[in-house]
Amino acid sequence: MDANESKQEFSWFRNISAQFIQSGDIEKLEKSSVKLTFKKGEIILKQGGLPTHVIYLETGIVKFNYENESNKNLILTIVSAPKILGGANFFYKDNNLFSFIAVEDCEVILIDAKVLEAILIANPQFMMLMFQVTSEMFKTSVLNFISLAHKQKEGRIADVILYLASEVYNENSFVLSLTRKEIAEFAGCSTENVIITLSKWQNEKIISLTGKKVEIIDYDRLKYISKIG
Amino acid sequence: MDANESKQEFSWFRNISAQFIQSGDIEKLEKSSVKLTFKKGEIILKQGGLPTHVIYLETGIVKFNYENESNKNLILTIVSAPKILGGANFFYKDNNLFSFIAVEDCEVILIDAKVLEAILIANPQFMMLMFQVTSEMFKTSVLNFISLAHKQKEGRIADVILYLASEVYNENSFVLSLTRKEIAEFAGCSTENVIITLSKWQNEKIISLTGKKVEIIDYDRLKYISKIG
DNA sequence: CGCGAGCTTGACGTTGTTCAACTAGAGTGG
DNA sequence: CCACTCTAGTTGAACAACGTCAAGCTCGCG
Repeated sequence: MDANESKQEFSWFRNISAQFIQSGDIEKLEKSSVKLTFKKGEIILKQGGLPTHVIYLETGIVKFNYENESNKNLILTIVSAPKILGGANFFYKDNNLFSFIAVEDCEVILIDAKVLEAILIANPQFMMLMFQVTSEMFKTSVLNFISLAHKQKEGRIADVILYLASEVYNENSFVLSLTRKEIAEFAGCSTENVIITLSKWQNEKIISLTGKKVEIIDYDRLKYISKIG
Repeated sequence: MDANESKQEFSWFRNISAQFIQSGDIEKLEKSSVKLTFKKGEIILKQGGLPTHVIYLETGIVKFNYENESNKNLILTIVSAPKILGGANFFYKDNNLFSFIAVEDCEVILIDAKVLEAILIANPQFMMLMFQVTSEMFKTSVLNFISLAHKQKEGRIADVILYLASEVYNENSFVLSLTRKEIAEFAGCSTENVIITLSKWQNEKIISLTGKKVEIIDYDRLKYISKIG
């Protein structure tokens, strides 16, 4: 990548960090970083691997995927660009707890963790900011899990749909890049149950399904289903 | 508290921070802190309140309790002293996501969040350490939730018992300070199911129950139950 | 001594998973 | 251009897991 290109990148990162960090530092980061693209389904960072890099997600959507011994998956959360991912979560300790997998084609910058660490140490205000960004994601995951633990399937699936609309696609009408199986892995139930519930909601005119397109028609009702669990 | 006393306190805190922080800073913390004791069942920090304080748990055991609209509780995790709690999790943003409740009598030091923040900013190495401690707790919670999502009740209850033994009581034989209901809230199942499962394991000589005392007899078998879920 | 909270047990109904069969669409090779 | 296959989606029936309810028990404390 040439100098011009690299200045276009990192734009969100530059914005949030501008007040805390010198542009020289950002250039240091860029020099030790690699830009890669991942296709839908490709693994960006593998569960069990070493957290040598922090990921800056420039475009695309990524799932946090945990796979257990019997090859069952659990999606911890799903995020869309721009965002700083992982590594930051468990800074420089132990192996990765889960994988990052592209749900849609992604452009990603892999930042060397050691370089980032040095810059954070040198810019405590910026470190505090990263701390807060990380905490925010933690909070999202915890809320997800609370939903999973307390509600039954309809409430959980409603939560997933509402989350996707508000946090991932940023619209009440979106083209779903997840399969039914993935929604199930996110909501913690079987694929069949996702299908049945979505069909039921379509009949009840709460949502509309057209191929991969999902539209929330009766937002309040969905909220209500989420609330009563 | 007089000067001598306050030097006895914070000892774990002093140890982990000694290499990163000047003793003057610790004294600053102490000056802006209050030491309190909480009896079993008392709320140390309430869900929905403002995170004005970070908690240093000096002695005792604390549960992270989430209560939903219908008064159902979920225990996110349980920790024993010495430990730095919360606030740190979601540094200075939003209201507390959950309550900290004493499960056994606790001695606690409430540290003013603003003072701590200033000290962290002034000691980036120390901030990094706090970051890691926090991440470690996050990881524990996530593992808990993964267990909850993927396993059925026996595996989950096994996880809870194993967790209590290794992380809270630090022994394979311990006097349980939790009620059956609380174990259920931690394992995400009904009280009755906890009882049935524990009785079953007692019959199978996997654990022994004598009043509030729990002893893990067949550790490997419990591990196995946890593994197969 | 009696009361209440926590504990225990069994019966029952609901929820949700599993399995099996079928459909639709996309990609492949003859 | 047509089978062929593979994957994702869909449906229904059988079954297992789990929560709920109701009743009785035990123990510690007032």
